[in-house]
This record gives sequence, C-alpha cells and structure tokens, in this order.
Amino acid sequence: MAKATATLVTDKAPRTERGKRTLQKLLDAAAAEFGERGYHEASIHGITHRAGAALGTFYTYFDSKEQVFRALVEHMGRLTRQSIADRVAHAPDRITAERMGIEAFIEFARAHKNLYRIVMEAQFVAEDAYRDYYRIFASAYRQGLTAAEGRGEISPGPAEERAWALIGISVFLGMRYGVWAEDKTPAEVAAAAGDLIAHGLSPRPARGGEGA
Amino acid sequence: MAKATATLVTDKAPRTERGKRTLQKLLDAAAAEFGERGYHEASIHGITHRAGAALGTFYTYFDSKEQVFRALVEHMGRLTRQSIADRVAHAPDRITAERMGIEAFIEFARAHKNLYRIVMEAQFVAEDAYRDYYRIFASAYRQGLTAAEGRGEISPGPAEERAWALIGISVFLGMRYGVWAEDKTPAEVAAAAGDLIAHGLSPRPARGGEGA
Amino acid sequence: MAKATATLVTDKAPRTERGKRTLQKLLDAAAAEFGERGYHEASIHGITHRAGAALGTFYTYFDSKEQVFRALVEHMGRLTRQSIADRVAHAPDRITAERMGIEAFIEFARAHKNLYRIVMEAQFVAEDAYRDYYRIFASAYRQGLTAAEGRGEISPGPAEERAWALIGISVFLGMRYGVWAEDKTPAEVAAAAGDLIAHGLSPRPARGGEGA
Amino acid sequence: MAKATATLVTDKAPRTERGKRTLQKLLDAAAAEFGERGYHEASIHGITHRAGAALGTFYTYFDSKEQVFRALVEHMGRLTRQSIADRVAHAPDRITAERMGIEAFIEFARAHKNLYRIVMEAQFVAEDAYRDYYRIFASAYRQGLTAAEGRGEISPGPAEERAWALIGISVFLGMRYGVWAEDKTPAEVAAAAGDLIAHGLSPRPARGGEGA
DNA sequence: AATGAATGAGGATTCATTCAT
DNA sequence: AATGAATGAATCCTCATTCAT
Repeated sequence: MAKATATLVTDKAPRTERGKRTLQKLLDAAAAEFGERGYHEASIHGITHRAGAALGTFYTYFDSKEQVFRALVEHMGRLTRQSIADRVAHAPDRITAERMGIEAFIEFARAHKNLYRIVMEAQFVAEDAYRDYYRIFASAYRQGLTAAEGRGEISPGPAEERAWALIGISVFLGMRYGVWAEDKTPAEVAAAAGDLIAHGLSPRPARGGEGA
Repeated sequence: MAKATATLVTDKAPRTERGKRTLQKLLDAAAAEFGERGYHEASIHGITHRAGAALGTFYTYFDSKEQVFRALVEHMGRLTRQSIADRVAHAPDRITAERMGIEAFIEFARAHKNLYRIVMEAQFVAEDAYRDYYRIFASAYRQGLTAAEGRGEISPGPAEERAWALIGISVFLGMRYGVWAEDKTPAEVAAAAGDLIAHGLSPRPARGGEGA
Repeated sequence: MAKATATLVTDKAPRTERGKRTLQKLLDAAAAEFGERGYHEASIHGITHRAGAALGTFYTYFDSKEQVFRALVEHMGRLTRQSIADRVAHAPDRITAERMGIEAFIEFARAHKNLYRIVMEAQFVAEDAYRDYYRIFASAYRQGLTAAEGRGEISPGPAEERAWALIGISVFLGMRYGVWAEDKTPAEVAAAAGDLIAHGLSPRPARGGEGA
Repeated sequence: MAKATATLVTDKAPRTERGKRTLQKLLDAAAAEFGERGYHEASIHGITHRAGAALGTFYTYFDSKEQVFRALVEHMGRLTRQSIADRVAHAPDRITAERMGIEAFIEFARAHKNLYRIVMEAQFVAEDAYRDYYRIFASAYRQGLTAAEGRGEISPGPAEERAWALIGISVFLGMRYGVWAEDKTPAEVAAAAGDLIAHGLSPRPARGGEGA
C-alpha cells in the first residue's frame, strides 16, 4: 500500500525532525484506517493507535478528521495520475495510450484497494474533493484527446463527453477487475477495453484480401 | 423525485389500509432524507418528521436504519432497470439500444438525483446491495451483447468486459451530465457516447470519395 | 409447569366464556414469558404472541405489565404453600414435617424452575409482593413451631428467628439442588438438612452402650 | 455505605493520578445508584451525575453498564468474605464460628444495605457472577466443616448440603434482620440461630440432675 | 372482545474535539 | 511536542401503553 507522503498542506507543519516522523506515521495510519474501515467507521483513536501515538497528538498535526481525509484524497489523486502518466509516457499513439492507461489503472486499483476506496467514499464525505479528483482527470483526458485529434490519431468528436466516458470505463473496470475480483489479468481486460475504444462495437469488414 | 412504491419485502407488512398508507409515507420520507442528507447524516427522526409520523412508528415497519436503506437501493435497481428497459424495448439494433440506454440513464439520473445518490452511497453502507445492483445490470448487458453478437449486429468480443465498460460509461455520464451539471442535453451526450461505442476512436476513412 | 389458574383479582374479569379462555391463555403465556426471560426481558408482545392474541388484548385483562407479574407471584405463593402443606399434612411430628417440607420444596422448585424464578425476581420488581410471599411463609412456620413447642416436640426457642432460618435453608437448598443442579435427590438433601435441623452440628454422644 | 475500592480489573485502568480519582468517584457513585435504584432503574446519567462527571466519562473507565455492575458484585464478594473472615478468625471452635459468622453477616448487611441489594439483583442481571458469589462461600464453608469434623468439633455429616443450608440461614436472617427491619440486634438473632445450628430443634433432656 | 397501528419518553453508547499537564 | 482525561451532543432503538376501528 502506498504511503501518504507528507506533501500535504497543513498549517500545523512539523518543525522538528521528530515531528516530521510523527506526522508521517499518522498519515500512514490514517490511510490504513480509512481504507480498511471507511470514513465513518474510522476513528481518530484508531488512527493514533495504529500510529502508536496518543489520541491528542492527532490534533497537533490536523484540524479535524475531515481534513486528513481530504489530504489523503488529494494525495491519492496525485499518486494515481503519476502512476498512469508514467506508464503512458512512451505510448506511440493516443489509442494505444488509452489501452495502457486502463491497464495501469486496474493495476493501480489492485495494488491500492484501500486507498482507492477512500477516493470513492470522498463522494459522500468531501464531495468537492471528489469532483476535483475526476475533473482533473477529465481535463487531462480532454487535452490528450484534442491533441490527438489534431494529429489525426483519432476521429473528430466532442472531447468532453469522450473524456468522461473513458474515465467511466477505467473506473468501472478498475472496480470490477481491480478491487472486487481478480479473475482476469489487467492486460486482458485492457485489451478488451482497448479494442472497444479503438473500434467500437460495430461489425468490422473482414480484414485483408477480401477484395483481393 | 420518484416515489418509492411499497414493493419491498418486509416481515412487518401492514395489515390494514391505514398501515399501508403510513408505510408509503415513511418510504417516501426515507428516500428524501437519505437522498438529501446522505446515509450518515440522515436520522430516523428526520424520516418520521418528514412523514408526519411519530418516531416509534418507523420501527413498526422497519427493523433498522440500514434495512430501509437497503430496501430503497433494491427499489432503485428495479426502477432504473425498468426505466431503461422501457426505453430500449423498441430499439432496432443493439448499437442503437446502447445509445438510447445511455440517454435514458442520464435522464433517469437527472430526474432522481436523490435516489441515485442513495445507490452510490450503498457502496459504503451496504456493499453487497451495491454490488448486486451492478451485477444485475452487467448480467443483462452481457446477455444483450451475446445475443447481438449472435445476430451479427456487433463485432465479436468478450461480453463481460464490454458490459462493465459500458456500465462505466453510463454511470459516469449520468453522474457528470445528469447529477452534477446539466450543460448538455441527454440526447447530445448520448449521441457522442453512442458514436464512441459504435465506432471507437479510430480515425475513419473519409466517406464519400472512397469510390472515386 | 404449573398453569396459573385465574383466581387473580382483576377488575377486568371476563364475562363471556371466550373471555375466560383468553384470560387463561394470557396468564399461561405470561408465566412462561416471565419465567423464561425474566421480568425486564419479557415483553407484552412476547406474552400476547405466545398466547396467540393481539397486542392490545393484553390490556383487556390487565392494567399493566407489573400487575400480571404481581398476580403471578401471588399465585405462586398459593401454589407453593399448597404443595408443601399437602405433603406435610400427615407428618407425625414437627421435626419430621420440616424434613418433608424441605423435600417438597426442592421438588417443587425443580418442577417449576421458571415460576420459581419469578418469585425471586419479585424482590426487585414488586418488593412488597416478595416480602408478603415470605412473611406468609414465616407466619405459618412460626405457628407450627409454637404449637410444636407447646406439645413438647421441639426444644423451646424464639419462633421468629427459627422460622426465618428454616425458610433460608429451604430456599437455598431449593435453589442449589432444585434449580441450579440436580446432582442429589431431594430426599437425600432433605435427609441431610433434616438431620441438621433436628440435632444441629454438635457432636453427639455415641448412642447406646456408651458406658457399657 | 462501603466504598467500592478500585481493586477491579479494568482494561481501562487510569494512568494518571487524576484518572484514579475519577474512577473511584464513579465506582462509589455506581454503587450508590445501583443500590438505591436497582439495576434497571439506574442510569449512566445518574451515576455520572452523582460522581460530578460528564456522561461520557463513564465510558472512559467502563465498557458498559453491566460491566460496572459485575465489578461491583465481585467487589462485594471480596468485601463480605473479608468482613466475616476477620470476625471469625479467633473463634475457639466451629460452632462458635458459625454463630459469630451469622452475627457478622447481619451486621454487614445492615451496614451495606445498598451493596447487598446489588448482590441479590445479580441473580437476574449477571447470573454467573451471582452463582460464583455463593459458590465461593459454599466452598469455604465446606472446607471449614470438613476440617471441624476431622477435629471432632462437629458431628459427621454431608458438608455440601450443610454448607448451603448454613448459607441460606445467614442470607435470610441477613435479609430479614439486617435489611428489612432492625427489630432485633444481630447478637440476639445470631444467638438464636447459633443455638439452632448447634443443637437443632430436638427437645433436649433436662440438663444434669437439675430437678434432683 | 379483539385488533394492531401509533405514540414518544427514555437510555445506552459513540466519538470528535478540547484542554490541562 | 506529546499525552490522555474529560466533555456532551447526537442518535438509534425499545416497548409499555393508548386508541381508533
């Protein structure tokens, strides 16, 4: 499971070395607690207990339960995007990039089931953070699609709707094949979805020497 | 907002006419309360208050807060499927059906924002109910795709993965264009998504001059 | 288990034959419910459910939960006393009567474990009824002891204290060997207690030809 | 009324001096509340109110209402046994010890009416604790009787039955003359019971050649 | 007489947050 | 910085009792 590196913005930044360590412990503990028990079941006591710190120490670094939660959601956003970006960086073209992105996403969900759950739950705990999470995704998608369209790699079409549709595909495949069950490999799933994204469902004319 | 008709199975079914009316009031109130405030913010008091009933009356018809919630989720499942099935019933082919289904879904989400929220939150309150909700969807999709493939309406491909991808598209477009903002009409969105589903992103040979 | 015959005083006496039957059913059901679950765990619903009657019917015959409970305690008093009196009636002397009474008491407790529990719990639910229960016992004991003393069957001594001591013996032996465990027969236990009551713990001179 | 010294085992033991004081206050308050109002009438609010603490503070030291109750019952067991043991320690022989024990018991019940009530009610709230309470007593009695029999201080007889009979005597005399009414002194009552225990009810031959 | 729906007071328990040390 | 005791609002649920039918 990914550690939540202390990039977060807190007005209560630690000044000493010890403080930095404590903050990190709390962050990791919070990720585990929220991920395993969900926001409402999670408790500050659970977090500090996991971190081996006293209850009150939590409030030395955070303002509230919701605040850490939001911090973690944002952190997850960066982590997910980074993970996908790394994978897709060297894709030869946009359509291949889509397939690789889905594969990366499923793998990511699989590797971070608990943290992934945090993001989903954000919808009901910190809706703005949740929307931002996906809006940033959508924005990146849109740009990618627009650029690809400019390069002639994909057919012309409304980037916005396409972006959200593509996100939906990733998220649901991530949920179904990443989190719920691992009965198919990410590559398999990504191949199937990649084909759908590339060619759609329409029957395709038999390839090759048909006319030859 | 849709009324939650008392199709639910309760071991505490009302035996009188008056009881039937009260149950219905409670069900509607619960849908409103959960939808507006979310599961955790919602309170039994809030429900009975909306229903104009006494606190204890809730427990005349339900065992617990979670139980009504589950009942509502299941109810939503039936409602959504019905709504889509009705619309798609006369589609000439599967690909058209997909487009129409998406349009129906977005419209449905738009019309039942609150109830829709209930389903999503189920993931964190009654996960099994949530999974069932989507599994039933997926199962229907799978059958539809397999049949269409048999009829040659769509290209061959793995029905399971395709089903989940298609659900993801609907859900995210429903969320984005149904619940979050209404900046595009369901028809527009469905058209864009329908095109994606039909042909994918691949550049298509310019029509027309082909034969020239 | 003993049926609670409707000897109780209720201002809500049934007037019809059907009413009499319903009352009896409720009484039996109440005895079972209270006996099995204890006063606080017992519920009116539980009683009417056992009786196969509707909830509201309970209040056709009783004023409150406590009232039935009291009625049952009194009933138990009569039953216990009757049971012991029957057994002791033909005892040749008081000391034999004590032994026989203890045996009868243990057997009674064994046969009516649940109802017996009701009496004990009365101490915390209807203390006056509880005290009355034992006071009546004590009074009978006192008279018996005084009469026996007059007949020279027992040594002179304070009847009141003796009465309570003897009741304590019965009750605890009844609890230990009647209700908690049946590892000794009532006759065995009564023999041991009878000997204690007859001769106390003091060492007795070897009988017979001691001096021979 | 006896204070409930914090000998109890709690997994929530206080770690500071202040905590120790609060726990003690709560324990005393609980004893008073349970003793005066009985288990079911007693409320956590009543306890913390008496203790001058906030409602939630109760749960800093206890897991539940039942847990404190049990702790109190066990505490009472230790207290009662200690009290009697102290008194009986220097008894010259077993029969005298019995009389002294009864006297001590009645005095104890009189001095701790409320706590005594708690033990009795345990039968219906924490039956295992109640049985343990008396089993420990019975076990001590049994050993004492067996030893005395070995020393020839008492006549031979079944120690188990005798033990429960003797406990019954103490408990009922304690209830009648300790808790219910104080119309006789403990010494008087103990003398009467002591005589019964020593010699039983059988008529005793006129002493010595008294009449000669 | 019988039914069962409706009532609402009552209470245990949880837990985020504050604060004194 | 760290600690852990103290706080008290908030809520679910139970159930005896009443009442309209």
